[in-house]
Amino acid sequence: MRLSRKSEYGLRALLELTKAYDQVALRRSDIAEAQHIPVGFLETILLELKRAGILGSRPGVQGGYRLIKPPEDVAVGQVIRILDGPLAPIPCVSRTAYQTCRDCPYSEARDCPIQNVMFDVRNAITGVLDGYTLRAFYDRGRNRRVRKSPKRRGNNALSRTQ
Amino acid sequence: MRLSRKSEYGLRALLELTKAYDQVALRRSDIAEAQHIPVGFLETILLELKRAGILGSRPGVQGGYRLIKPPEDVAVGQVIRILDGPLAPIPCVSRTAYQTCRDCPYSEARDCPIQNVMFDVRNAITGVLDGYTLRAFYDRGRNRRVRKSPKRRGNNALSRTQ
DNA sequence: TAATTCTCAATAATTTTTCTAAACATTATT
DNA sequence: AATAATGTTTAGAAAAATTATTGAGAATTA
Repeated sequence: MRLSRKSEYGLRALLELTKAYDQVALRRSDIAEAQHIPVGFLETILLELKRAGILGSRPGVQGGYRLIKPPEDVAVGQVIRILDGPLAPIPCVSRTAYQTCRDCPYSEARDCPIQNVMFDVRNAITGVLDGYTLRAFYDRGRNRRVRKSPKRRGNNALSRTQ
Repeated sequence: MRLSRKSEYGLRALLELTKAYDQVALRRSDIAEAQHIPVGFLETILLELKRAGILGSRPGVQGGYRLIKPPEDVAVGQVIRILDGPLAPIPCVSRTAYQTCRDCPYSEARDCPIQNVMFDVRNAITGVLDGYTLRAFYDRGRNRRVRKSPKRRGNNALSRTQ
């Protein structure tokens, strides 16, 4: 039940990129230094986030990575899924990456106790992580969740404070 | 965020042992066969559960392992902690095995965003797993939680049905 | 063109997980 | 007491996953 280093690094990198959102691009080396992340490993992480459509990048002087989605629209859960795969404790309760169990004696019976518990666990985890946006993450705002019907105005109100 | 094979095997073994609770001892080989678990690996698992005080055992004919605590009194979360360690996604939010972060830039600042999210995740996970008893697990009773003030009578009502 | 920075693929290093083996200890039965 | 059936213990092998590094290449800007 552990968060991988990869996801932790990815989230810490996104903290920097959220801070710089709408302002400047950050070089890998900047992020690596600010967050104490091995620069080579960070690179593979940033590229995965780029391929997933969360980051944009540009080579050369003044180049670097930047967040291309509003921090309000990216959930921590989404980031972890990109970097580490499904949040579900076991594949047979994953919504995003369901897989049937191989050798489970209950796989036929359609009533597996493990599946029952882990189903609840998966919901508990996604309940937290899919409702926790990068904005809330960066603002340290615990308990801030995305609204179902987003009647938000002045999204970027905070993006200038730093 | 994954449940290890070890914990899965352990829980499946406990399913058999809950079924046999108050009745017979089960040999490793019986459990292994019933649940398709490599017998050698199962052995180490059963021994860890024994050392933790959940199982008892006896060598010889008619010997084997048995559950020595009432299934009502053992939580799935406890089992996973024994076999896999803390449920917390990162050590710095663990109640049962707290550890300070090594290289986290926020470790001094006393206000780490990762810690904030993962604190919520840990609570979500333990909320489910520490309230899910082996009895509920075996009975397939989802949503059955332990009562805070246990005014239970006829605990073993079900132990004879099988 | 040159400097800077991202891109990509391969793979090395490390750690964790999963599993096996073998010698030994205990219990009940005869 | 001997025997057979089990659990106990330690060590470690095998496999898989995680964490990182390397080096050659491509895009951008000045």
